[in-house]
Amino acid sequence: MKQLEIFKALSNKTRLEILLWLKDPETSFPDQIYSGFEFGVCVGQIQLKAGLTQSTVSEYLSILQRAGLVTSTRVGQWTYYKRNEEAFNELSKIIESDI
Amino acid sequence: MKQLEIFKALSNKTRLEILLWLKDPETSFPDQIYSGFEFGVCVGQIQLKAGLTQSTVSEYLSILQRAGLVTSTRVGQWTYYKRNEEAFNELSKIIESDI
DNA sequence: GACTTATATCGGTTTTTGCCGATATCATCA
DNA sequence: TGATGATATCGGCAAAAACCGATATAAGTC
Repeated sequence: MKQLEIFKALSNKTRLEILLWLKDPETSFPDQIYSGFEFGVCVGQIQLKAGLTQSTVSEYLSILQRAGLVTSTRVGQWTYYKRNEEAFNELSKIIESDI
Repeated sequence: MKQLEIFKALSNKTRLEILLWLKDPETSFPDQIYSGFEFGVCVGQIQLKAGLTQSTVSEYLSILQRAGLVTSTRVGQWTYYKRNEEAFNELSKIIESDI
């Protein structure tokens, strides 16, 4: 059940916050000066804002990714994460009809 | 955060199944002969189908109820649970705009 | 009131999740 | 190639969730 994995990923306060931040990265991460936001936001910026350790935030991001809610792009030494809006649209439909 | 409670309630295979069964109680619970389904399905029937203990199923149903996903009606010695479709509609909208 | 049936609640044990620090990997740059 | 910075992964501990059996409560029957 893919849905189960998605709901588990959404069952954590910090992970929900990360998803919200990624919704409007320009406002949520004004310190990410370089490179714009076409690839999303890098782990370090998210970690700063979350106030948890690097390892925890990295793990949370891969949980979100395995659930399909975000995608990642490696650029040099940085990994950028961004929301996968399609997944949210699908999820909304799943809830309307399949749950 | 109410959403968090909802997602936690949905983060369990059995609870997801129960919600699915309650979507079409006539088909899912053909043994509930008495009283029709206007109040939903009683705990005992759900327990039988879930194959878990009575206490576990009772707890699961109250988790779903606290999250607002089902409502309960006591009729005599039985407690009937049914889906709260409005909650699912709201959740679908929350995912479209608030997550 | 004593007995039965349906459900809820209370302790427990095991598994999973939420974090952490330490270490490994990967890319960059001198 | 050696040092540095960014991220991933690994091992652990504490808290929460997933169950269970036993017991309590509520309703119905005699």
